[in-house]
Amino acid sequence: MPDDSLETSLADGQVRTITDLARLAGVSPGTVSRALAGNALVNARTRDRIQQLARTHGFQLNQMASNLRRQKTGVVGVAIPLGHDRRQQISDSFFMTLLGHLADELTEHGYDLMLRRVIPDRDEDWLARFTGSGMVDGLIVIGQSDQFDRIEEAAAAYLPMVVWGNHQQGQRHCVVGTDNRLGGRLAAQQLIAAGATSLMFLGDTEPMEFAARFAGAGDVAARAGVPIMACPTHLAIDRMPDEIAGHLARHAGQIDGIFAATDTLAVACLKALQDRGLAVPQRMRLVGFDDLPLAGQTVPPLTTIRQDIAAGARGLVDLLLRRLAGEKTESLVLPPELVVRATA
Amino acid sequence: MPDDSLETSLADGQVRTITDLARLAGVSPGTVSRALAGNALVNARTRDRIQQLARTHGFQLNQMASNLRRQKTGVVGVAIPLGHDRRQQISDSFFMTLLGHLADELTEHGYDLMLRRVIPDRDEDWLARFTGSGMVDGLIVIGQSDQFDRIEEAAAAYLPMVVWGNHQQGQRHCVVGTDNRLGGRLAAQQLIAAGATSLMFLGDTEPMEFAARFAGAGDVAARAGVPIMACPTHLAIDRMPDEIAGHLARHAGQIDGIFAATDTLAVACLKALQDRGLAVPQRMRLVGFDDLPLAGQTVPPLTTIRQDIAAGARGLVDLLLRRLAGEKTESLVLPPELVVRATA
DNA sequence: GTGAAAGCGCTAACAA
DNA sequence: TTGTTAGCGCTTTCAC
Repeated sequence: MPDDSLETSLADGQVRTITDLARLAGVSPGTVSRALAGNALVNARTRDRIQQLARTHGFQLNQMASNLRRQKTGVVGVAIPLGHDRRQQISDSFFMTLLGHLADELTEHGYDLMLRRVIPDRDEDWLARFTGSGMVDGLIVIGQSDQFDRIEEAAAAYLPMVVWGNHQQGQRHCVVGTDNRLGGRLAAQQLIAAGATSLMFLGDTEPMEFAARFAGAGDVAARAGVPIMACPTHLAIDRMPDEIAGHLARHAGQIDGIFAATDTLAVACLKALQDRGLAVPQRMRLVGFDDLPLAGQTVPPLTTIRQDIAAGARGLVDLLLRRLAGEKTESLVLPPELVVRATA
Repeated sequence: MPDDSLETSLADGQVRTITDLARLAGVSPGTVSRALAGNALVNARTRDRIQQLARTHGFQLNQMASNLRRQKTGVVGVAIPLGHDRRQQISDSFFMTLLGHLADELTEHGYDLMLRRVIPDRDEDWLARFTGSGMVDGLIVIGQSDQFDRIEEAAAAYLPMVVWGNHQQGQRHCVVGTDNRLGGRLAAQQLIAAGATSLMFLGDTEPMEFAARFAGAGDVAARAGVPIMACPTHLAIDRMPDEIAGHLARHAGQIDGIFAATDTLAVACLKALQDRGLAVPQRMRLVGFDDLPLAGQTVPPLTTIRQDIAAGARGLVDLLLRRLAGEKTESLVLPPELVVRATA
């Protein structure tokens, strides 16, 4: 009874390999492989029988082996470079929304997502290590941090990579991001329209995104003859309140409008202003950036510049897929949108 | 000139495989493999020479092949089940902090992180598909959602899995999480100590974590002879404000203390209270849960129950590693901590 | 201390 | 329509 002996020999171990399944079905491993892949070449009845068998035995294809053979993984890497002193340049809420949309989009296209936080200072080779690992088919980098040059360099040799960040004139790597400079202009315009005559930019101007926001605000301020000063502030939640309080203590008398580089900063600033008894927007106008869910929840609700995160995620995935198909895609710059609430 | 011809033949293609490198070094692939692995058996000089060669040629080991051969992936899966109608039971900020700590801990132990959001209603088999994919060595599930039974079932056959969530008497799967019931007790105690005489629990009581928080508050309220009513509220940011406003409109006259199931709810509630002109904490006491960074930023700052997220992440990874080593670990229940600020 | 050889589990050309 | 066969790139016995 060969059948019986087969059953017996498999009884202990699960049906683990395609070869086990082939023995059980009385066909060759090749046929099983084709059947499971839904290959049209295989007889419909055989196919159904094999698929049924696979289901009842809880058989799962070994992806590692499949990947190795097909030279693709079905996995997209998502790297988050944490720039010097690891201060986060992207708020949790912003990032989670982006990550959620990315996960959904990628899943929809049959890709899994491998997440890696990298500390460039500690690991010079983070990009090559990721792209060359053979573990991912392509790479999405979230935020340029202080790694612009390294990303530029990698982009020369590695096509399937798309970056969330700011677009520079003539850059090589494919980037998706909001037009930060335009966003800065919108913010300054709104502050001035609301009656501000002297502005503060709240935020570090070193990260490229923030630099562009500051520059945009500067464009408008200069044209309107309104002064604007930059007050560098860390994004780490524990240092933020003190630094903001310091800035306000030093300059509150001289300024009547604040452009915060992110909503997170704006919210902290709002609290600091209330602590000082400065009425918003009567004595001080305030505009944020991002339009996080939080922005509608403050008292008074925050006027801000909206980034379309869902569109950003769609763009990142779409461009990456096209690059995976060999296309050399252009960057995508998304328009920001002014959302007027009650702080300016 | 054999050397020359070698160089030439490799000039076009990169040094891609261990075999390329072996040819270049004039040794066998086996030796290269050992050298790169830092195997002590190989001659120190040969080892250094090969490692140097690998570096200068930017050689990266193909992980897929290595994984297949060694029958392990060096990847841990992180699954986020999105329960019915996908409402999120874990706030972005909480989740991001957890994910960040997880990523750090796992990286530290040489593991990568594969993230998957799953919608159980659409994919009954999400757990088996992940554990059986051969892509991950182990699995961390974030939140039990409404999948308690399925997780229980999977845990019977799959050892290397740890879950973030609530601990039930006699459950089989290994869970890490805060003692929610105790947290609920602390919250109610604080509300009552601050003068509350009639309580509202703001939040859905169906998720197990929340049910336990409500039960804990109920324990204390009953002993103190204080009534408490549950007011189910969605966590989706767009529905939250209206639902809370509705609850307040219906019951604001009867209650003078609110225990919000999460800080996110508490913050929205704070705003709703201010909109209604109810002074906090004079007319209404409020306690949240989580101690998100946000909690210190509100006006007035929020009294809340702290969950130690970093300890949670450490626990999850530590238990998972021990399970990967074959140990059948117990669950880990973390103590919550009352953080008194200004709302109660 | 190193080389040769046998696979890990799967897929895809090539035969039949 | 199916079976046979030759690897994907690596690791690890087993010889020497």
